Amino acid sequence: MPQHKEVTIYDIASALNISIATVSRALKNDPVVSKQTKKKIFDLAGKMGYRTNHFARNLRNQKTNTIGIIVHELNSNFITSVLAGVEKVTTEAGYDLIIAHSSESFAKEIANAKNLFHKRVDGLIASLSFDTKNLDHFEPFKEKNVPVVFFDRVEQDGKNTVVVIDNDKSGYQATEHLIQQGCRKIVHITSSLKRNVYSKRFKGYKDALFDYGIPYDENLLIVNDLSESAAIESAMQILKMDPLPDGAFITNDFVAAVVMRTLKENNIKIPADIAMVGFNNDAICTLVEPALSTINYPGIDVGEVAARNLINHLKGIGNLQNTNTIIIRSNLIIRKSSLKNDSFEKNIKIKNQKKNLSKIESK
Amino acid sequence: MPQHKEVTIYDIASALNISIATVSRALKNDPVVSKQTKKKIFDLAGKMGYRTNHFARNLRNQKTNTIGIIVHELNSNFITSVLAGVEKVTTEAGYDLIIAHSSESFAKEIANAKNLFHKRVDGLIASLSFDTKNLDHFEPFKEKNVPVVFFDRVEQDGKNTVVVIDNDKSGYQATEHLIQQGCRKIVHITSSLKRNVYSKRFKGYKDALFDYGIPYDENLLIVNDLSESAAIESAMQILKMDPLPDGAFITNDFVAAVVMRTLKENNIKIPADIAMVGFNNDAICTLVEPALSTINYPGIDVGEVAARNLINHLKGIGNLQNTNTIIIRSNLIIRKSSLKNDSFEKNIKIKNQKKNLSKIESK
DNA sequence: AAAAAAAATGTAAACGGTTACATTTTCATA
DNA sequence: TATGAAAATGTAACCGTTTACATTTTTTTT
Repeated sequence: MPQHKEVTIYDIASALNISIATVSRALKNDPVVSKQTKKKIFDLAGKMGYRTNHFARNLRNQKTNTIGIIVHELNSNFITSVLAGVEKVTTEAGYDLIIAHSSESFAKEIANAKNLFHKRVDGLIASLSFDTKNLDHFEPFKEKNVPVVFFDRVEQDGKNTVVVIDNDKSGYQATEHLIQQGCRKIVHITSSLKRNVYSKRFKGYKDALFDYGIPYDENLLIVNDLSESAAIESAMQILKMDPLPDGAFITNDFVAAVVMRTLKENNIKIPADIAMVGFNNDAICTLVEPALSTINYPGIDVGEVAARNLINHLKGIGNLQNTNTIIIRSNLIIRKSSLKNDSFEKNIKIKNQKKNLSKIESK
Repeated sequence: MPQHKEVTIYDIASALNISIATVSRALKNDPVVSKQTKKKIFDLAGKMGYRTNHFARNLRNQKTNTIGIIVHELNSNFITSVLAGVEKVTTEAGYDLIIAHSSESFAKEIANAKNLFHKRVDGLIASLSFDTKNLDHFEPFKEKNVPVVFFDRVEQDGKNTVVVIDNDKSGYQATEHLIQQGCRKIVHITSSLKRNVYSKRFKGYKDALFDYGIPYDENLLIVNDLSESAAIESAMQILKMDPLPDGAFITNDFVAAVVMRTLKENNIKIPADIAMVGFNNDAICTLVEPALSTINYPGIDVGEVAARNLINHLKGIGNLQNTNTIIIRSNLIIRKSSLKNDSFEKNIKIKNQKKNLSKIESK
């Protein structure tokens, strides 16, 4: 198999009998090179199939023009839209993007961080895996002054820049909505409370119960991973409760959908017997029956904001050091899975006039 | 903001008073370096926070150890599992992976190809976008002898190595199953017939109709993109048919789910009025009601096989030149959305004894 | 203890760009 | 036409590795 030799600026220079410096400058469109020379160089470069050697350039320039992103999984609408948002901004700004996913494993997250560190990304965006224990693997970035922005699953210790929604409030809203629908025994299915997204939603859940005078019952808290089998187990656990709960706030739409299916298979009526609210506003919400009420978590905005802040920092505009927490708008979307009675529209409308917090999807 | 100076092998060498050659060799674990020297070097490298400069190394080695993958979208179970399969193999083999997605746009696909080409990936894996017109943008890879493997959405012109399922057979099986359920007027909703996945499924559909003596009716073919709005339109088109069709073979699970929802909203009973079969076996299949029959398209296998062949080729084991088409096993999964009568189990069992083609999921 | 072989280390030239600084060419002006 | 400034181009060092080849050190053999 013949290996074609790569064309370099040396080849172009000697073919045109000029210096490599001029070729280099021309290819970067340096205004100092004359129009005619530039044209000759561009034409020949095209003809010879020249391509920049990024390694030589980066080696010399000491920067990579690359942003890394570590996500905890790939297969959710939420993460996909975060990626879309990040990509939009990085592409516009002329940065390359390397996507790594940890599949919810701490070990893989460490490996990814190490890899991106060695690849010398100029900046990093990350969401923590399910079982991440600490942030030691991000220390090397800080030591080398490589900016890191966390989103969604973050450690809110005040030391890091994070892009999040108000999980506290969202949990409160979801729970409050169920209470307003008449629920008094509300299950909360969530994931590891070590991840602060989940602990804050849990806090919102408890606060809402408290504000409405409903005692918190720890038997109604189900902590689980976000797998299908775990979701089925959670549903089974609900079925064993006596009396049955009348509401469920579930921290993930997919889990909510599986729980709902399992409950329905066991002749539970949704929302009549148990009203449900999920989280994220994934595509499945409107495909399951009844359509799933949820918290809209706009991934694209999260991605755009995270990337924009990172890049501004890199370009010297704005400074991440001063910006610790960026909160993205989120909102409750009410669908049939949580509507126990018909008078809901009136109720909600009155409420909205006061708070303007939730969004109704009629029909 | 102080820029920490990077540690290089020069720093290590001069600190230990040895040559950079020895340091370089030690860091690569070259057996020619003595144990003690190696230990000293590793210890110091760790202490000083040394990290390999990939640019210098790649510049010198003239290879990147990187595989690129271009996918037509990110948010489907299928693509996600392909990525998982690819990643498993590339990681094991010590290759890095750059993921690019074209969002179904030809222009973005070209941009991605160009980018990965300039990044000098050692090999490329790709699935074509919805409206890709030609493969010119992959020519540069061929010219430089960079191997390219296509999967899923491919151009089967015999010139490229492709990893696919037998779409022809799958389309046949799906349609045959509907016919065996008693369907005689079967709609086929699909995407651009220029993409050969879809044209082959369509061929399978027509062949099955023919074999069972059902004339093909072009009014029952609905070509659309794979968006939610397009799916709703397709459902509306079905509703306008008189008489209504009694079966639908839809080339994508998400689209099938949306169509099913829209039909149900219009009081069509699934499967009694219209039996449905989707394609891919995405997670939604078991979340919608009734559960969606589908063709199981094992993305993880596709990804693994594509990556394995590519890497073997790069390592000189096996040769892609000789391997044009690799076919991955796929199979029909029967669920409630396509079961018109109760005697199905008997029917299917008899059929399976003969052909062993389909897999029943009871319950 | 000398000679030969093996092991360990060192020297220096790539790899392909970028850019400070130096030099040459072009051109307006005196 | 000589002069100087501006424009265009050239020279060469540098970025941090790898590795063929050369040299030194250690070990084995006689």
